[in-house]
Amino acid sequence: MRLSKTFIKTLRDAPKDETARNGALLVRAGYIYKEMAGIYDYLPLGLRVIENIKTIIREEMNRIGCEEVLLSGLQNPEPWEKTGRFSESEVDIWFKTKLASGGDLGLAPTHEEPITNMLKNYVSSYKDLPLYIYQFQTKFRNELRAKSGILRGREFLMKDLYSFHTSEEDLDVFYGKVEEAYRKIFDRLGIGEDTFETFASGGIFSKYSHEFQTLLPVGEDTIYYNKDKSIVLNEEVYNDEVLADLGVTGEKFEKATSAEVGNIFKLKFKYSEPLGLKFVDENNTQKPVYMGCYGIGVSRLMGTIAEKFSDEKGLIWPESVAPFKYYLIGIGEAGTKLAEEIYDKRDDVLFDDRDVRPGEKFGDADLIGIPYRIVISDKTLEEEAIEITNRANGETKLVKIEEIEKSL
RNA sequence: CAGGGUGUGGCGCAGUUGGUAGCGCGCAGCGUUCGGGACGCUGAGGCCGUCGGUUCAAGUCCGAUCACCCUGACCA
Repeated sequence: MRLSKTFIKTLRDAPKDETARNGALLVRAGYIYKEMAGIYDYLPLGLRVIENIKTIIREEMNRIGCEEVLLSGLQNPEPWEKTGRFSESEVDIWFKTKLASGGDLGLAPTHEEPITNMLKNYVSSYKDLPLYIYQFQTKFRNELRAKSGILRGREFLMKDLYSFHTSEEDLDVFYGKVEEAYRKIFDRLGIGEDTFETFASGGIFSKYSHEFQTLLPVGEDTIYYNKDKSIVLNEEVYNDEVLADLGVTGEKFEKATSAEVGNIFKLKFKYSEPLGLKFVDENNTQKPVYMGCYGIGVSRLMGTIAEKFSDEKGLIWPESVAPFKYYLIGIGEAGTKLAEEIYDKRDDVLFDDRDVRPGEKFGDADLIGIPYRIVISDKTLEEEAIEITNRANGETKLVKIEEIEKSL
């Protein structure tokens, strides 16, 4: 991508309505555009980050045998009425509208009902199970108060996986596989060390659910962890009873603020029963399907990573999610010429070919936060080299021109 | 939803006792500059969130409404 050709522009000052660090930096650096509170557009750079996050999640989901689909965001009220969740008193964040014919229509805040309902057409025998089905979908939630940049939006991108089983044991085994896959995902995203699987309140059919919480000062959750962080609890279940339940006594717990980047939940029959998703077993006996659901907030992850990896100059993307690997700057005639040659051969380069002074390019390189900055100028060409600077630690090295191919 | 705050060119802001809207950045042209957001000159761009009212006259006063920000409540 050439900066001279793209429509995006960086901003010297953040818009005053964008006060959260992630939102301010992402807007200033041209990754996102704010339409309204909690409603954002993803621009070329931002979309690349989103796609990189999706790719990592997709790879780990596929590795444990999941199938990707794409359900509609428009919701027929009928299945939701069967579970009671179309009512405002049960789910108060619905965006609702009407069909031209007059009937009610909802914008999906989540997808348990439609996927369960849909599968009734495809599942009838134990031979059809298990199934692991996921999607990346836009969710709509009419939050009373959207805030914190893209950490809490009214429209956001989520990966939601639903699993369908013939037995609780099978559900438990798969649940464990998802836990493992999630750890890999957060590791690959660069936030593994600060992301903890956390006990949270369960619901009707299980005592606990699990959340994946990333330490983050602007997060909305409060967690408690023990000394080696082997046990982490959401504040909502941090009490003597639960601690006893987990066999913890007398241990001191630290308190921290975090953002929920994922959650996994054993639903069991919560949706299969009211919606009538059943199968027959080997003995021709009809039984409800055991279900689990597993979410990861894709856009929230982007905000979390932006928030975590940044300094006073701008963003510092981990290589795995960065929109490009290199930010390329050519200074002077010879430097620009070699920069053009390098750019022509690669697709992981953001080329700052604008007709502006070097200082502005350096400033934008820092702001946009691409992992490595390549500078080619008369100064480096004297050494027959290009200069590569690491955005994260500022380290600079010279790479000889003949070694470019194998060094980049 | 409660409390507090804010809406003025693309962005950040100023605008006094009501009297034909200014500044910085950015943008266009010319020139000098060119490894950390340079400078000079010229210029384009806004009926001041919206609707209504008071007045000879409203960015400014009054009412309503919409949106945005912060704190709290809420968050399968």
